[in-house]
Amino acid sequence: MSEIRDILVTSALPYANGPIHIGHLLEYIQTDIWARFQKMRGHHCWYVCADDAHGTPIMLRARHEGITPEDLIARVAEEHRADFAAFRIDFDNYHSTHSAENRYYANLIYARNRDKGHISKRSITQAYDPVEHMFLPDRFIKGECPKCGAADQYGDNCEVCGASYSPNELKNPRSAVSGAVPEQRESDHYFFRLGDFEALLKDWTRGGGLQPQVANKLDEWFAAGLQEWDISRDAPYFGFEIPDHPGKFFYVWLDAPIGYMASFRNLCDSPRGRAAGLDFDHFWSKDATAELYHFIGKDIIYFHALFWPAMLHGADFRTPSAIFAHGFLTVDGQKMSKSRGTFIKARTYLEHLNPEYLRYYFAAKLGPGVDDVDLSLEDFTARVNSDLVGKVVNIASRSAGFITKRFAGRLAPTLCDTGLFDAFVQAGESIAHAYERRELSRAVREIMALADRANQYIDEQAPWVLAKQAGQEARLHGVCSLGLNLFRILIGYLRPILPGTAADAESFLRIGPLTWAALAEPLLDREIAPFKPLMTRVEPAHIAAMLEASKEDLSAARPASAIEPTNPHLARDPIGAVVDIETFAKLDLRIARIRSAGPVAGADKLLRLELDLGGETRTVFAGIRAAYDPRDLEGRLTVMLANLAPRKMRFGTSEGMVLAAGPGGKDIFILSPDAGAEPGMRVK
RNA sequence: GGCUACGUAGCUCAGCUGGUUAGAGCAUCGCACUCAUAAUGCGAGGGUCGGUGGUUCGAGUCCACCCGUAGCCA
Repeated sequence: MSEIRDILVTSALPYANGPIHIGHLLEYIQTDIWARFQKMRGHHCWYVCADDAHGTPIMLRARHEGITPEDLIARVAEEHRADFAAFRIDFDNYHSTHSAENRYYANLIYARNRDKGHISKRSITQAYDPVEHMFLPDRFIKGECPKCGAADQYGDNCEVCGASYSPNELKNPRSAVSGAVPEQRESDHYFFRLGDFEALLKDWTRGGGLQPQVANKLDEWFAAGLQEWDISRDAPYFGFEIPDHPGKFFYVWLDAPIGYMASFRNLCDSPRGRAAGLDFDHFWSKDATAELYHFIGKDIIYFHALFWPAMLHGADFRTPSAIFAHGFLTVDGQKMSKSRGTFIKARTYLEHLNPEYLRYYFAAKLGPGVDDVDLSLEDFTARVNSDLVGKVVNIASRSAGFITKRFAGRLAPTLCDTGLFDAFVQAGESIAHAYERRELSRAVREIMALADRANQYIDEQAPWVLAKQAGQEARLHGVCSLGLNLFRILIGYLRPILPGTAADAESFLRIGPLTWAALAEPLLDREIAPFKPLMTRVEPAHIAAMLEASKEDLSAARPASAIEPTNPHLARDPIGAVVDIETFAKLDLRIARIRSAGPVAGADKLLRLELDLGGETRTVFAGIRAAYDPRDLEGRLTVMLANLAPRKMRFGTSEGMVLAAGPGGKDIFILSPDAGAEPGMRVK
């Protein structure tokens, strides 16, 4: 740890046409843990990311919603930022590929490669939608599988029999955009001559920056021969127009990785970047000495390990120090599934569970390889409860009481067992080594072994026995103070994984943000705050509720098909007359917790809800019985109109109204506030 | 279909370049303890290391084939 390193880290850019889900989070959490670790070690580590905002799917989605692509990506960016912040993904900068910086670097990288002869032009034949007047990407052509005949399959592969083929092999092809029969049309395209870089890439592959599994895969691609890469798309397209070829646009995958540079440039030019003296060239110039790492999923290795370094090299920029690929997330051993409720959005997770749990669980299972990671919900519950609540937090919990009650909250002036303390400090080297090599599961195992030793120590010393013996005050003081010191080291080691819990522990111990180096110095002869539970157990009921809510998301979500015409809800029920703010202010909307829900005898559409407003309880009858199982509602937060005149009904008085959307019957959806809202808060 | 990986106790995973009776956590069972968010400590049972064949004095660890899973095929 002698030398301070300059490190730039990225995660793959999430696509700006949908919400973040737990599969995405595997990567952001992995990267965030690694970046936080580097910062804790005192290195200058910068973690940047951006929304990937271009391409046909975004263009079509925006059109479908009746808004501009710019409005769509702005809205999605806000959602993404909120989700990342809630999971404590600590980006130093979060930008967009639809930005001035990205346009600049995309143009520059293209122009330099072109000037060196690495761009070629040729005409290709492609499916064309004569109604929409646009060329169709493979994903937007549907038809019958040429192998098994399954209907409604995409243009690149069949989800029924698994065959892969080219779109023109499809039987009865249709445009997924207009439904028209696609025509074959010619168009000029521009190609990046990847083959020009074979020697460079082979060199780079052998340079040690790749995982062995990834290098093997690359060898396969080298053996097959490097093909030219089509980097242009025809209008209409949402992206950057190629400067010297009007009507042609850069393919989204060309400017996506350039987004890493653009985000970093944006950071350099920000007040924060300038204050830190961030120098773009120090990180990106051909002879840059700073380290550059990209965390990615194994599905996009081709782009990051071949195209990206080649493009950079061709444009006289440096190549990445390493690419870190990870596997995919499965839930209970299977692909995430919408119908099983395991396609869990970040937002849905946050409504039910603490983000620290997921960060810990992923860390406990992530290694340096490209193996898939399984989120076993049963294991998740057991592991978090046992490791974090039962072992780690428990050490503080069982030591702190004595310190507070018997010693006025003051820690002992000396360590009573330096051997154990030193062993904990020394273990840090091995743990740091594991973090550095992204062996997060190993780091977690080693940390938990230390937690076991701390609990063993407390058991051996039996402070509860010492507390009852006269003349053992100093021993008791020493044992419990050591217990808290061991806890402090453990929390320090876990801090990259559990930033929220670590912050709470730091305020409990009344210390500043822990650094790795600070852990070697014990905390002595000073006051700590009274202990409050730092983490509560995972409740299986919350997991069940989360899965249920994920299924609800599905039924609430609009069909994915791009063919669907304009939104039917507005047509059926147009937006009402304008009101002024005073009129709105008369409505007192409050966050409420559904304390209990149950059927109403004699009313087959109603549920009786007991709503907790944080001190006041209201009874409300809501016509949602066909849409909700009462058990799923209990414990949920929702929004109610609190100052609606009470209304006497046959079964009792309804003291307010719960807000919900939808046509009625089974299709009715009550509102849920974001995590953090508490009963009684006013909605305004 | 081709390729790259992966397949170890009920569950989730360790097992470095092949070498003593295959390890951990959780779960299960027994005992102890009661400071702690019913948390902790001690102990026990539980695996022919996906299958078959091979290389070797010796294979979970190497090779071949088969089965299953994931990704890629630009």
